Amino acid sequence: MAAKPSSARGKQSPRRGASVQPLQEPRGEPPLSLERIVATAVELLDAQGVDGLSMRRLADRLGSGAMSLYWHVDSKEAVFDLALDSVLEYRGPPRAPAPQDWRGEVVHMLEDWRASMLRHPWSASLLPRRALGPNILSRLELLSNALSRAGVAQADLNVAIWSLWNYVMGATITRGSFELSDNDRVAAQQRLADLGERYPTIERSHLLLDDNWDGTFRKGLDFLLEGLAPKQ
Amino acid sequence: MAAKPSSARGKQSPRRGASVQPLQEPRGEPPLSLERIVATAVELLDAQGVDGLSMRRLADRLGSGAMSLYWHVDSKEAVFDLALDSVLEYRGPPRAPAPQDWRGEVVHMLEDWRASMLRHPWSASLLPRRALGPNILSRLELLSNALSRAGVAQADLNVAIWSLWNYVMGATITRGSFELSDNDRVAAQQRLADLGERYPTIERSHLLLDDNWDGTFRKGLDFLLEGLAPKQ
DNA sequence: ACCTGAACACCGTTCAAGT
DNA sequence: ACCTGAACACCGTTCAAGT
Repeated sequence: MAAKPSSARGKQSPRRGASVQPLQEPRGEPPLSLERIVATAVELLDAQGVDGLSMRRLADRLGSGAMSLYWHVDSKEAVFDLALDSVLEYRGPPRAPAPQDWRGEVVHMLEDWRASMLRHPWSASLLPRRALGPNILSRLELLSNALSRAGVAQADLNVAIWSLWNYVMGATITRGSFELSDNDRVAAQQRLADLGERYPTIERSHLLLDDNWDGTFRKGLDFLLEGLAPKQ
Repeated sequence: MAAKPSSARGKQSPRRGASVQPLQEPRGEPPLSLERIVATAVELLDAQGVDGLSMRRLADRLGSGAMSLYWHVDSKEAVFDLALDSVLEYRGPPRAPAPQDWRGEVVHMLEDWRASMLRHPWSASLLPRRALGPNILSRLELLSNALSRAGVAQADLNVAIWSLWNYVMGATITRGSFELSDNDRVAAQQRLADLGERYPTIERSHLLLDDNWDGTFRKGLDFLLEGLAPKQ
């Protein structure tokens, strides 16, 4: 993730006069590279959000001129695509799963997927707009495979996969967005109470205050899986 | 939606010299108003997408200076909020539903919700970032109500509501985004085929070519509802 | 092959004025 | 009360050059 230590710097660049303090250069920036650009873009996105990523700021962080980026990268869009994909790799469950435990496998992968996106809150809302990077495809393949083993009919397979996709994406985008505004949520629930009888049911169940996101995600996922492949 | 016909124009504005063609003024713009701003913003968003809405362009369409908008509206963000809410009203099913038909009621509302957002493709991805306008709250209230009648336990009610929310939002955001790039989807499926054995299952089921969006949405919704409130 | 600065055509918003 | 233009501090990207 962090920039690589040192070594390279344009081969024989004349290095104008070995100065008095050769240790700790002002900034020993390694040369630009796709890798470094993507890693830094992820850092910047994590720190400042989608609106915080500008080509000029990214170049600043990399210690280069803004236009230098365009030699490595087609456009700002491409930076988004690359940053997104770099964040969605799946390494699988800690131990090889029992082959009949399709449910555990699916739940683990989906919770990991969600967790990866929440670690990089800009990623979830970007994904549906682009999708289809190799890391996502692997996850879908895993899903498809597990659901087949679960006995989902071939004709229902795509429906089942998209349902899970929808559920995960909806949950994660929502959570990533709401999180930023905890105060707002309390304020909203208060407004609900003030409005009194217009929304009696959701006011009573404190829908907007419910902040057990992880538990809610898991329970809802169980319901959905139950609908897709009933236990009996 | 369109600008109102005529009448007003700053009362006694001197109207420099009643010219030769008094019919069909250059543009008989009515004065600015929140209503007109919001309606025009929706038009502009429909036509140009989220990135197409700028305060300057919006002002142009309204025949005013860019800064005039700020008298009626706090910021560009506020314009988004208002445009979004204006697009999400629910008028209910065509006929009063049988009170025991909670499922029909839920399905109708959710399909209408999805359809409203697809009519304005910018709206779905905006909603999770803001949520909580009165029109959305009404829809959640309806959901809560129907699910109670369906026999969902009080303790599961919020989970059930958020599950449906997640499903609808995920489905609609995904569809709204993929739609723009039909060619890409075919290309992606082709790439899948080329990659051959890396993704055998989803390649075989033509996951990425499936374009029966409405049917898939409906079937998946049925699975989810079955999980939330089993028929027996 | 890799990097650069100047320039273009845009942004949202502050401010001090105008009517 | 309502609208305005100039100005500020930004954008992404094209282009013609530099090494």
